[in-house]
Amino acid sequence: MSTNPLLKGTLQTIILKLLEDNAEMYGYEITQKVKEVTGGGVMLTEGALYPALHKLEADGLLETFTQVVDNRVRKYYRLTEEGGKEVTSKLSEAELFIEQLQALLNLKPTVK
Amino acid sequence: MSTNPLLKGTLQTIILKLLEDNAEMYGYEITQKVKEVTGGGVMLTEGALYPALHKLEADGLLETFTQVVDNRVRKYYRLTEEGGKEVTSKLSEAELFIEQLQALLNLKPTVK
DNA sequence: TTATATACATAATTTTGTTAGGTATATAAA
DNA sequence: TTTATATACCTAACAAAATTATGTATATAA
Repeated sequence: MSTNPLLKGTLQTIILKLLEDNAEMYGYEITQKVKEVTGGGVMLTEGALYPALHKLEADGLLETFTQVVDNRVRKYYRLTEEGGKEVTSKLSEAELFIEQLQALLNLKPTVK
Repeated sequence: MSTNPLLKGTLQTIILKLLEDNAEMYGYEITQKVKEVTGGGVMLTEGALYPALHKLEADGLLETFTQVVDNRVRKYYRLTEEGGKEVTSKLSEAELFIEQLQALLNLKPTVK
């Protein structure tokens, strides 16, 4: 899986938002959803995704349960109540950040 | 200086874009411009800014000259020819990234 | 004389990725 | 049948890129 260095700092927000929209997802499903939504532009590496999921769980924002499908174990994640609140704040932060970044990157030359 | 964790990965692009618009800037001036444009929302830390400038120079994207103003030394940066090309590509990447991030964060619940 | 602003810089540490490897099952292709 | 690809989890070593904390120094306002 190749990735995007710009992704840094936004992975947690992406995961939380996906789980706000979908209620229950497992890791592999998240990688596929992200790939699909971005037209293949963003490919999550497993080395980034799984530790991020574990951290969100350890922080009490996600909870898990497992399910066996076709003899393969899936570990499902869903938002906790706290996680639900956190999505909202993380999304505001991300939207603000995007606005600020756009402001910086669309700067016109200073006319003195 | 406080910062934004979401900034990660975009600092080089921001610097290059500012120098595309302004031709010559020194470090402290960059921190003030970023602060101004983002309404105080993005405050560059010096520990991030100066190493980033040094790296861009080492990579041949920026060149420098110094000037003394009021007995204080300013180190000015400007784009090299290579740096000028790099801005364009870095900007496309950043714009694509923003689009993908927005696609991910604005996802509507999947209707099955 | 003290605090704040201007102006540069680096070192130690932390965060958060990439890269690479490991385990295992199901299925399609050669 | 064995090989490749997809599904599905995981961790360890490493690298990149920040934060935090310092340090130096001058100018100016309180």
